[in-house]
Amino acid sequence: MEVKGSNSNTIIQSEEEMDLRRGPWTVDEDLALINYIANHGEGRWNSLARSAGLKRTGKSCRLRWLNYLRPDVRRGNITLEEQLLILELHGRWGNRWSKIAQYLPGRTDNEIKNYWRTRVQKHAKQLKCDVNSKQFKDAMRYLWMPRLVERIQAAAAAATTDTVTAAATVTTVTPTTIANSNNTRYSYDDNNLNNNFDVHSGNMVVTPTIMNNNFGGSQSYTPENSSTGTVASSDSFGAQVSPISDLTQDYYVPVGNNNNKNNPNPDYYQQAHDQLGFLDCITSPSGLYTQEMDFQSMEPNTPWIQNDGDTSSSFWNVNVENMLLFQQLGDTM
DNA sequence: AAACTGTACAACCGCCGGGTG
DNA sequence: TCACCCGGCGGTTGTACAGTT
Repeated sequence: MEVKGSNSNTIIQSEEEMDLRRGPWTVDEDLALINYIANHGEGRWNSLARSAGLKRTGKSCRLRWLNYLRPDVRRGNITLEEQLLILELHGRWGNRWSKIAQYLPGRTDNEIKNYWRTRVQKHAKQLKCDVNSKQFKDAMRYLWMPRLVERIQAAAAAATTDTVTAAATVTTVTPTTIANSNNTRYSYDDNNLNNNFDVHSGNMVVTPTIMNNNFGGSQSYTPENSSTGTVASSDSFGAQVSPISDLTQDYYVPVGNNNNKNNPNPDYYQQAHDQLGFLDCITSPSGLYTQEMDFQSMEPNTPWIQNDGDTSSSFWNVNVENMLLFQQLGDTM
């Protein structure tokens, strides 16, 4: 919110605010913002908004750019790996969405936050437990995350039969650590994550889907690309037939001068092939099977282990199976 | 076919911390 | 030191669309 001055300033700002637009952005506004940033760069959002002729607040412009118009914003379903990473990192940092987003190239904090609220919290609600409860966290850690890992590995194994054509130029991103990825156990190395997924560094890793949204200023921008149309839900945590790991396939890594991020160009990205598997870098801050679970509080007949009846999500829908597993885990601990 | 409901996501809001004059 | 501005963050709301009744 603007900090209002006094007297005449207040009057002027109030008049300006009366002209300020709110709500959904139009294509023209998008183009104006894209063109201006392409020519002048981002930052100083309030003056940018005025200079670009946009009747929007600087905040609104910034948000529109960061969450939607940036060429490296990744759209589409949250992949299995991303789901796993979100669960993992949320377990470590809680609602630090922007921090979590740093590890998911092309995903915005807003998108991750929305994902968490609409998907994860929904299932916590269905399980009649608090999303921040130890029970739900344990379920994620000991059941759903290992299951996700299994599914990712299965998908990766299937992918090994595919021939991936690499581009002529390959920029290698070398994992600093190859973490153990045997079945459902994985180890944690925060620095490794940082090295591979820091979108703010010069080695930002983006995925091929980004190329479809790379409109490079106003030239190749199409309103269709910016459509807010609903994308088919991947509310599955692995239930769907997932495209083989976006993060384990090809990577597009910016090379050369990275300072031109405000003037995106498709040539800016070069394709790198099969640089690292996701499971080579997926990690567990908590350390699977190392923390004590509160099984005492999980009586077999509590709502917690009942089928929630959600048929929309076969991943989340395996609750009965999971809960049996859950109990077995408890028996062996 | 219409009404209703649920979902996903874009956008806004309020707060806070850092920078600056 | 203080006031102001700006950018960033997390929480919340609004709304379009899909699915269901």
